[in-house]
Amino acid sequence: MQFRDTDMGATKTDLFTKEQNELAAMAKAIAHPARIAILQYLVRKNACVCGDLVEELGLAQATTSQHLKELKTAGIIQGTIEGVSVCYCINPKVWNQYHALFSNFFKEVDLSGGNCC
Amino acid sequence: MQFRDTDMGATKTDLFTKEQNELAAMAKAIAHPARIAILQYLVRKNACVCGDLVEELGLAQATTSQHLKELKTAGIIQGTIEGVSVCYCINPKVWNQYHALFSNFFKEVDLSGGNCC
DNA sequence: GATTTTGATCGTAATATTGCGATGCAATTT
DNA sequence: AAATTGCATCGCAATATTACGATCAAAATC
Repeated sequence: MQFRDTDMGATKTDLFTKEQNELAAMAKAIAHPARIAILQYLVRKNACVCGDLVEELGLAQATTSQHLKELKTAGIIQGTIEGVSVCYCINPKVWNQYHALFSNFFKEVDLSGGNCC
Repeated sequence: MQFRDTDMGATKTDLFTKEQNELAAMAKAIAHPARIAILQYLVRKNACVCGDLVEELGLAQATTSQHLKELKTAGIIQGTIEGVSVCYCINPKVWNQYHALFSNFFKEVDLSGGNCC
């Protein structure tokens, strides 16, 4: 006989705390060089439309749009319809939350006490 | 006619800078709740063996070992053979690098100048 | 030396992510 | 109104990740 997990290959989120799942989701949002590049570009330029990013990144329009969607879903950017195009920018509130939560996670580890085996 | 990219579905790392790829790789290393949980446990306990984590996480031994391997590959933890078991702990040097790089990436965004559309 | 313990690795199954062409849709322009 | 522009979404192909049972290898114990 054989137990077959219905969701094999999927992350077992139920084993972890809300905080762990959320921090992992935040990390996943920026776990792609294109999304890092988008965020850096937005920080530098303050705002831009999707077409700018297609040029800047060198990815297809569909792919770029998809990465934008993921960042938007994560809440770290926002987009507003600007006539025929869409203007994207950082959501500063969420951005600063990311800063705070990652900083907190990576708080100093004390080396005193020769921490390792 | 049809162009068929030989590496469809794979990340186009060549389009991005070394820094962008590295930061994305770092984010990916912690982009799973099990790996977050492992790191938190290690910070709390200072060190542990793989078996402890299998109990703690509730994942299969093979899965736990795989996550440990990813963290080890990323450099953020290290493992030393301790008789019949393996003792894992945070690599404080790399840990602090993560802290520094993420902190730097999420530096304050200035809201002055009503940055969005 | 056989057994046990511990963890890595292999093989496999399933879901998730990445990427792109094609298409659709809404606003603007002609 | 027709054409164009800008972007989202669909559908597909391919790679990547997650998860686990089974097996293997090394050290400790019997």
